[in-house]
Amino acid sequence: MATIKDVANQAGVSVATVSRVLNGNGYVHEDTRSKVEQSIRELNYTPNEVARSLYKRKSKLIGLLLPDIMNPYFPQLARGVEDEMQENDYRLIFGNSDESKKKEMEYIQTFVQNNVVGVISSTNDPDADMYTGLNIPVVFLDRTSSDRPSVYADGRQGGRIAAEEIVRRGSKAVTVIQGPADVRPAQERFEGAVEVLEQQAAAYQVLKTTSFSLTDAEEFAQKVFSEYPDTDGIIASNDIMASAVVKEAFRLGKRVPEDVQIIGFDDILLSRLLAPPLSTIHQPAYEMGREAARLLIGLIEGQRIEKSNIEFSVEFIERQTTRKVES
Amino acid sequence: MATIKDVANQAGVSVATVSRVLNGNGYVHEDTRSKVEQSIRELNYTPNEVARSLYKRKSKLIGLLLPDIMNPYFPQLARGVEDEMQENDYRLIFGNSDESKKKEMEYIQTFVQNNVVGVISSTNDPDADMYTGLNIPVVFLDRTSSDRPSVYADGRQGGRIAAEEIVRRGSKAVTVIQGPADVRPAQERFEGAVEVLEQQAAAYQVLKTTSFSLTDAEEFAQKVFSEYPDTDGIIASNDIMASAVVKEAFRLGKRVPEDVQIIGFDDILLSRLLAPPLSTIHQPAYEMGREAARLLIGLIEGQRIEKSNIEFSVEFIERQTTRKVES
DNA sequence: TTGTAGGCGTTATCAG
DNA sequence: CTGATAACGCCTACAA
Repeated sequence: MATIKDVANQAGVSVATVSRVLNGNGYVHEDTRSKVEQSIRELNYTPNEVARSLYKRKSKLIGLLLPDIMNPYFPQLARGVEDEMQENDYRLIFGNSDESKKKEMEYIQTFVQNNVVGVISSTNDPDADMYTGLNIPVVFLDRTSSDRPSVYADGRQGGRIAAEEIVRRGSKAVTVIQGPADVRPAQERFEGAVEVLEQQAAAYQVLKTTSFSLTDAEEFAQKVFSEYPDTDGIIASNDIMASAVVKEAFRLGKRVPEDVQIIGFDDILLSRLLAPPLSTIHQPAYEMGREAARLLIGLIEGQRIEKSNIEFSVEFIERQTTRKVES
Repeated sequence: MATIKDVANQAGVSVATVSRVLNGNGYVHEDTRSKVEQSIRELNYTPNEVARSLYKRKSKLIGLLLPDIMNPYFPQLARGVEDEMQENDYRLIFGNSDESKKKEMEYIQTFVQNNVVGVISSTNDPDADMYTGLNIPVVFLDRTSSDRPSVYADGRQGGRIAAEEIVRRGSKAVTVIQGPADVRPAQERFEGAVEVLEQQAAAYQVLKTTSFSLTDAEEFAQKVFSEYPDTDGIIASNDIMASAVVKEAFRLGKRVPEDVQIIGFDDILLSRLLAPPLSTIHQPAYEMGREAARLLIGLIEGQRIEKSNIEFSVEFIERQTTRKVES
């Protein structure tokens, strides 16, 4: 790799001059500039970001920490973040935390070791020392934080809507699947749903689950019907769970939505490819990722941020795992 | 952030000594060592990787370039890579190329600018200058390259198997969906399928598609049946396409697999959650990602590599979009 | 308008 | 066993 020195030699000037044309600051004679630019081209020179980063004490890198990229919801967030970042010349160091504090800490550490200028994280504990102690901007994505910048969907409202819709469409024995206890958005959805069910004095039961993994989803789906054989409406903790439930319902010969209605959460891309397509609560994941990136960039570049808690609203997507009803 | 100098001051030694205890090389008295270690703890010091990287001219970073993390196949690759890398203390700079040469080049450039020690890339053109000119190891993932390190599944064989299975199970008017022309693995599958269909003198037609995006998939799915209304067996270019076809078949009142059989490709996680679950050609994506990472690490750390083209075999997963048949 | 030199945080070399 | 110090590639005073 050619260095700035090589370019300087080639062009017969000092490194300072090359640096000036590189960064477009300071005065440099037009002739000198073109000479330098030519040498840059000839040598195929690109500045070493590491040296830059060392000198300036900051890089063009952003740390992105997501629970698990294999969960279909997160790629959309990730892609939103990536697109916005790449358009603004930032790059991503990416890690999966598996909702584990240990992995999270390790990644945060390597982020700072690599001089990242900002972090986007889906954590369950925004108030942990590792974040409060950071002296670079952090945006929490898909996680709520009242006092720190965050971008999230209104999960509680989503839970409420799901409950309202399923009751309105005639389910009399609702099962609410409660996602992993330590995953905050899952709990919010759950609470929202229960809130409405209580209000309406509807009959409901709860099934606790401990993971979002696909294999577990199938097990939990079986449990739904074995423990509550007469349930006729299921509010799932996400679309994976919902899909597993749909599948299990079919396996048991139940008709969807005639015998049992099912509502998911997230609206992952494949939900509408299911047969029947899944009714679900839509989160604008890609756009949330982009927004988190925008917010972070604003923070990094020192714009005055008027609003740093951005809540996206969610929306019921009526497809075919819920019954039709007059509006 | 504390620097090595701060630690040295605290401990009353020189930076050289601190560096020695940090890296565990050179002699250092036991008492000195513990003094230093204590200062490290007290100051909560971690070495600046950027400075390290500058001096050593190499980092602990790997560049990972995938076409599109929103396509459900790639997160599995990505996660495999990430897990293996993180266990070996490497971190990932991640980018989406969208199969675009331009984005690809931009990323490769920032990879080298950031002193990455290796690259894993899903490219359609392993022989492009940007790769041949790199002086760091590159592993091509999900893409074939005869003369350069690569990890991929036997797509041609997959295509063959799909064709054999669908014919064997009684389809008489097969439609082969041909994926985007510039995506190599898609073409290999296609060629494999056609090869067998020709051999067996089976009746078949081809539907060309131009993208793997979800919305397009639905359009193409409609086209399948509008252009070939009497088709009774469809070999899809991947599971997304296959799901869209299943859905469209249902919409048209066709029974699957009685009226029309469908075989996908990839075996993404959700394939088995579909109703009916999708028969498909399984690629061990997660394991492929891990293997690519292992291979790359080997290359980086200068092991003598005996075999640098790793082909994974694929396998037919019989689920319920194909008919049962005596074996 | 251009060049010199010091410093960013580490590591490695070479004296002591 | 330990300490100066040069060097990694770049940027920015400051001088010229």
